[in-house]
Amino acid sequence: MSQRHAFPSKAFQNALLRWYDHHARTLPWRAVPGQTPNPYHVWLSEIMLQQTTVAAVGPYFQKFTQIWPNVHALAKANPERVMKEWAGLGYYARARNLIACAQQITQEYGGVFPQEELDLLKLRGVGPYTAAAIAAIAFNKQAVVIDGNIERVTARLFRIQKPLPSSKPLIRHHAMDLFKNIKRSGDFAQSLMDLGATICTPQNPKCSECPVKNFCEAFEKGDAALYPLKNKKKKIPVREGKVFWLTKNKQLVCEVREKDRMLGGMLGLPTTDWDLKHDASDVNRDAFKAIDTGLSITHTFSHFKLILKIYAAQVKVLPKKNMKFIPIHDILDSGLPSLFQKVARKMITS
DNA sequence: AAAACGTGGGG
DNA sequence: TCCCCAAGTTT
Repeated sequence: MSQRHAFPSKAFQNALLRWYDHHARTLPWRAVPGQTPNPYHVWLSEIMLQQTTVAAVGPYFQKFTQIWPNVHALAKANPERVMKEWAGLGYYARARNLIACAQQITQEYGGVFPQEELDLLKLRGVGPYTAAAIAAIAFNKQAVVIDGNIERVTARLFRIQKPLPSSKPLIRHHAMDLFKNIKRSGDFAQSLMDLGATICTPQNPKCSECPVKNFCEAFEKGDAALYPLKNKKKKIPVREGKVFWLTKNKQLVCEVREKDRMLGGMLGLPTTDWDLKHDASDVNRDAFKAIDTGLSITHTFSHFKLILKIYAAQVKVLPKKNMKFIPIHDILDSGLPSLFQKVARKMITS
């Protein structure tokens, strides 16, 4: 019985760090070599980057750091303003948690970020990945950082035959080998993520350019693109509802959505509930006696697709307490989430 | 522990 | 149009 020899961590780490020293991406939140990372920038960028692309985050990071240059400023911020500035980035619980976390840091830590992974893990919106990432990147603490990139890189390096998500424990086991005794913890974590983003990509990985191809079992077999194996996703259902374009002169009725609803805490337009689409039409109650405009929008969320039929009416007063008038002229700049931005754009341009 | 939670871009 | 994906967390 022969066991596979231990993974050559040191040689792997050196090869990857050598590559990183030459090819690291320049990112707005990333400290330049030799400069001390700004924990606020690291934290803010990590929250924004959760399930989001680097390209999408760029402008939001610039805007947030300009308006709120540090945690203290963010902790004191008007929450509605924060939600407005987050509009369009998605996963709005992140913005609600961002505010809560900033307040946690000012109240429980005197405005100074904790450096230990286990303390970071207690912060709102900071889970296992983000706690490890902040500990490593902001404070150069040894931490095993595992995001989607590093899962993919690891699955290929070890040619893992079990599909995600059930392979996560095995991937973690191998990732711990990669990070063993790492000194430049933050650089190493970022080098793995940069590798995943630019070379070891989900499709068409550029294996010939890979600085660690000689450590990679999938490269050896020539089938890196097959990994990580994944279970098939189920199809998402279609739901349908009505959205109301209620005007008074040049003003539009908007509402701040309840925090426990979809798009919670965000500005929106009044809608019915969003029910599963049936053939038997019109399960929805029309609360506002509004007229069918014949217009509609569709929007795909992560777990369902929504068809929203647009109904219009003129009103004299605000229908409910949580509602307010916004000048139609300003509505496209009011911080609507994309779903409602589509409705407003359609109504204004048609 | 599976499902909820957004969005935009690419193939 | 459809599917996949992008620095995950919370319940």
